[in-house]
Amino acid sequence: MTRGRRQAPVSKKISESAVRRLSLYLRTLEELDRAGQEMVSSEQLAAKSATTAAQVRKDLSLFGSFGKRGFGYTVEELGRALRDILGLTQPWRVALIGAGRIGSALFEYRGLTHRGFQIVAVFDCDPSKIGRKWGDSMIRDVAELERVVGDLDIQIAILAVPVEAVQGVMDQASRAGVRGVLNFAPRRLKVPAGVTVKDVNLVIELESLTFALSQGV
Amino acid sequence: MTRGRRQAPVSKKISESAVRRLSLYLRTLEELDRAGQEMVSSEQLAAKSATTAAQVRKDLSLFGSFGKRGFGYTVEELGRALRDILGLTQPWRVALIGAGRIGSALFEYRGLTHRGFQIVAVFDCDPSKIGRKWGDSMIRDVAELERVVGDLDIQIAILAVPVEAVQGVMDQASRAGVRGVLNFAPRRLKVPAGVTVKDVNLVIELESLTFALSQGV
DNA sequence: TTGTGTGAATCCCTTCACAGCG
DNA sequence: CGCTGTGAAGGGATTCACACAA
Repeated sequence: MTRGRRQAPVSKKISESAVRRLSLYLRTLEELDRAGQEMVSSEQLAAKSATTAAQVRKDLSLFGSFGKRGFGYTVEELGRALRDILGLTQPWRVALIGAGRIGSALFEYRGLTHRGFQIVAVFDCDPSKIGRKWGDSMIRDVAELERVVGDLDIQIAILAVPVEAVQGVMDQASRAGVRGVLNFAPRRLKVPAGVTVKDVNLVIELESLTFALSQGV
Repeated sequence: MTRGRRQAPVSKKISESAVRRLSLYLRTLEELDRAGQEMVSSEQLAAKSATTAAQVRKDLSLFGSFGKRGFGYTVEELGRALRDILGLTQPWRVALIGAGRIGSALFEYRGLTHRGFQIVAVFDCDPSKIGRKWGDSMIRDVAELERVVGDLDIQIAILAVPVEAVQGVMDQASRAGVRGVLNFAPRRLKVPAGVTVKDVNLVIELESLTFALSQGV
């Protein structure tokens, strides 16, 4: 009866790619839910998420059993389970560091708030920007980072600063107690154990695109 | 003497992850070059690119032999080889579709031009934006896409449009003859054979971050 | 001697195929 | 029956370890 609750306490190693697929499944489920669909098979979930039915079942089986044999999965139930697995039951408090073009685009991006990522503080080091209002909050001096992260209980930082500055900012952020980082600067960050970094690197994406295009010729 | 030229004409299948690492190696080499270093070992290249020496050698061996045994690789030479492999010897002509926040951030992003990605046209469908000047060029009506892509010989499109619009725009772009697409909208695109898509999905990155953070507890 | 290039071994992820449950 | 959940098989990718070239 109480099967399929949460991830196993004995942590098997879960691959990065499996987690990314879970995120895609969740997106698909949300779409189905909006469309009013109640049940979904691994077959259909796979088709809409660009993978295979076996892969879907295997991915889910890493965390429990969420389906009813002969019927499929309840859209709402599986959605809840995935949100639980991905750690999305709580809202996350995020610091945006860098109030330039990318920072601004991210700040305005509705998708983040909708999914429970609240940008509760914005930082920059440019005196001409510090003190300006963005939405409800004010752009703060990055020097205040360590204090503010503690005060506002911030867990995640988004680094949208120039590549020269990024390691320095990262060091401040990890000293401040940030545990997860989304890094937009094209440099591998050195971080202490216990801090997780994800890189978003447009040039890599474009270059893997041009590789594919040149191969095709 | 003429070893290690270009990728093998008989195309082995090269993994996506290998290509992404090549891109990282190139970034590291550029840094070393700026620092005036002339030779580099697989060991050092690996350390600076967050992988292993064996991985570096294996990756490179997919395309030829670029090193000198007992010494390592010539920074400049290997850089040239990687640029060649990744298809970066020619500049690429890019259309930016969507002149919103993300589009604007991308347009201003110096890293793209520096690496040979020239944004030669910007499109939007909002009449209040069409006709405005961005840099040298004017924001065009997305209805002109098919004509302009041909006229300007555009190979790559960056899609920075709302999720509802993206498949429609994608269809136009592929009809127009675009061969590669960088997609910022959180939806899997359906594309004809011969068109390559890379997705940039911030929510997936953040969710794989929160997964890691929740596991760590 | 040094550090590359590469077969062989290993590890991990995906796919298969079917037992088992609703 | 139908579709999930899962061991087993298969296929890639990474790591190992060493022959070999400079």
